Amino acid sequence: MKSRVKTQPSASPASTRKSRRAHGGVTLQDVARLAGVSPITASRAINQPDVVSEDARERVQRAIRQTGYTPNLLAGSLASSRSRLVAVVVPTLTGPMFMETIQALTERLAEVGYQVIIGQSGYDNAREDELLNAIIGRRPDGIVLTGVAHSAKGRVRLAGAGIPVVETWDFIPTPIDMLVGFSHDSIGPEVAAFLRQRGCKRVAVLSADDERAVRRAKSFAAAAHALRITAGKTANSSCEWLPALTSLGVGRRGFAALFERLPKLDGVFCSSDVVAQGVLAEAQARGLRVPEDLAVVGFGDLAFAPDLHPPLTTVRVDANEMGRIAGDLILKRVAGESVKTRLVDVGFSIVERGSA
Amino acid sequence: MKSRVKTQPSASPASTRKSRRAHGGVTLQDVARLAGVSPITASRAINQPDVVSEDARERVQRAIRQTGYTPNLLAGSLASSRSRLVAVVVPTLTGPMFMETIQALTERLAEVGYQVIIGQSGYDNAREDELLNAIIGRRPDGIVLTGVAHSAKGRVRLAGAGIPVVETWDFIPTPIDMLVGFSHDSIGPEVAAFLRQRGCKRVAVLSADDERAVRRAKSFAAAAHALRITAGKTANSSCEWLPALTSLGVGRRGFAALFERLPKLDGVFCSSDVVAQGVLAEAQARGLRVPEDLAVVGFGDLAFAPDLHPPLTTVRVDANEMGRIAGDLILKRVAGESVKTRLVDVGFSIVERGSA
DNA sequence: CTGAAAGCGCTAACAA
DNA sequence: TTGTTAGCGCTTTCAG
Repeated sequence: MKSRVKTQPSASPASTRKSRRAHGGVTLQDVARLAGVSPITASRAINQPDVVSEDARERVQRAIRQTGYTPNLLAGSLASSRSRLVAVVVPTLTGPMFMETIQALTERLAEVGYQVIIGQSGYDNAREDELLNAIIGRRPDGIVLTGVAHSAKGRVRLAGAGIPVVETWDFIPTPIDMLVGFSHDSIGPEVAAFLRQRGCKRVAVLSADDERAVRRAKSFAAAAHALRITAGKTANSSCEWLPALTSLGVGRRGFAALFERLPKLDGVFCSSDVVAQGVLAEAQARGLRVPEDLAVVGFGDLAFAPDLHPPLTTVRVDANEMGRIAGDLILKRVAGESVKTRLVDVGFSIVERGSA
Repeated sequence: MKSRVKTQPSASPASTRKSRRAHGGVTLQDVARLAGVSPITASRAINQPDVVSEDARERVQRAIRQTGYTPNLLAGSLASSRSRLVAVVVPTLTGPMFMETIQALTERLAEVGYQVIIGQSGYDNAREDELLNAIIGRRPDGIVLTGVAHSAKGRVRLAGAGIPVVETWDFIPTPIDMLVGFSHDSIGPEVAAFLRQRGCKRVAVLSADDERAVRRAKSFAAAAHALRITAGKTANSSCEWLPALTSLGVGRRGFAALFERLPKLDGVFCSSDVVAQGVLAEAQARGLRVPEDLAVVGFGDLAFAPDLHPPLTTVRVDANEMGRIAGDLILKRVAGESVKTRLVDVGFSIVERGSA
């Protein structure tokens, strides 16, 4: 009582009626037919080679070569509910901060045939819902956020999607799912203590105004104030804010403004190495000696930091490792292994060089 | 004579046998049922809202809200042969050169609900086939290459996949499909002429050894030699090569080596602004005045270029526009419009600042 | 404007 | 080790 005859697919006029096939694509069916096996055997020969006979495997491989077949991962993903896709959400591609993490993530995932799709959220929390929709719609096997999710709605949506989520570049006690990062709030106090130990009496912070940078800056200013080494009267007045997309020039002009305001300044914590580079340039232009007159500490330990003049003292975070671990966590989850440590603190360290 | 009864989907024990449904996902069926319409009407309410009645549209939207439905784009892509995915192949994510292009591409595509997947090819042409397989397997609606494809096999594979391809960041007369870029070979002569006009008598080039940088460098050295303004005796000896992943420090040490070898040097063309930054640093350390003793020209016009000391004279290419145009080209193709200009030369320009 | 039927190309489940 | 069957969730085709 079969309704459709599937064998004998040779051009029977009756079956020619409806074909939605994309332009001449070779399908697994074609390969199987050519190899003289069933489609599922061909499928297994590709995806689980050790489960089919050597004979079958070779015939399938030959057929693949002959036809130039490329498996349709869309179809495979739909059938198996595994897309081998991981989505990464980043505020912006511009800026070197997250690049290393994405690079490491991409490489780790590529090892096992996974790919990365990217979504840009922007720093302004807008469109975020739309972006999440587009991402969840692809049914990725994992989602990596650079930074923690902001909106409550977004968090609920992510939590409810049944997709492993790794938040990175931050540390909070209750992530949506998993987390690999470090505490921005802990960095400020350590840098403040470091600068005091270096003999600074009047420090300030020059920071981008994106959320995480602000937390580093504020924790720094508060700690410095508690240590009574702020250049301004209050913690707040010892902060100078920069628009989120910083550059050398922005840092430079920002320091100029800061220095005009607090000329007795003898130490500055910058929200990034790029900003610090600007500070170094402006300090030099103003005849300030670093570190004698002014101690400078950056953040990020970017590639150029050791080569600046003087070499930049900075806060190092292991962007690479965060990406790799994020990939590991997701892959473990996908493999069904229970992840016992859902929170990974990769920490940070102050790299002492010449500038402070 | 129907073989399967599809109506009455209420829990009939017989139909419980096989369910491969992923964990409790809401499907379009569920939404349609709740809205009291057929699945196809629900589909249209989502994708072609103006083709259904206002009544139906609203009921579907309400059902979507109630259920938290997110369309499965995997299934949609498979059925429609349109994945709304564009793949971009980049040598490496590290390095700011291509980022702006990818950023612009991503933004342009996001406007129309497309997403970008990234593949890293590495500079060594290895694994390229594997990568192409992974990409083509996703059936993206377009592929953007940063740089032209290298291997003949890869070119054939791309050409045969029936997917719009845009090569970028280069200019060749016979691209696989479409191209938006500029001629690296034309840059060298222009920079050489520029430096001669600036009074340089003995110039050299400090370049990364990746393919496109090499072409800029060689065309520069050849032109300079023809103008009789090379620092070395030959065009070749006026080139200093750096490993492809450059940094400020690499540039700096590279210039030191170059200067040791050719101490009479009075002008240098760098393969990137980053390298140029290193040259500026090393020149300063050696007491060379820029531009009086040494003219320096960079490439890329990165964000920091105008803020260096002195401001960097550099070759500007519109990375942003390349990304936007690449997106436009693909979208046009996808829409079935014939693209008349398959080759777009965005050109380049020399931005004169203080360093040369 | 709406719907029934029939796949898109692949793999999970079950059986042999 | 191999095959049969029945979907995965959506959209196209064709017909109201």
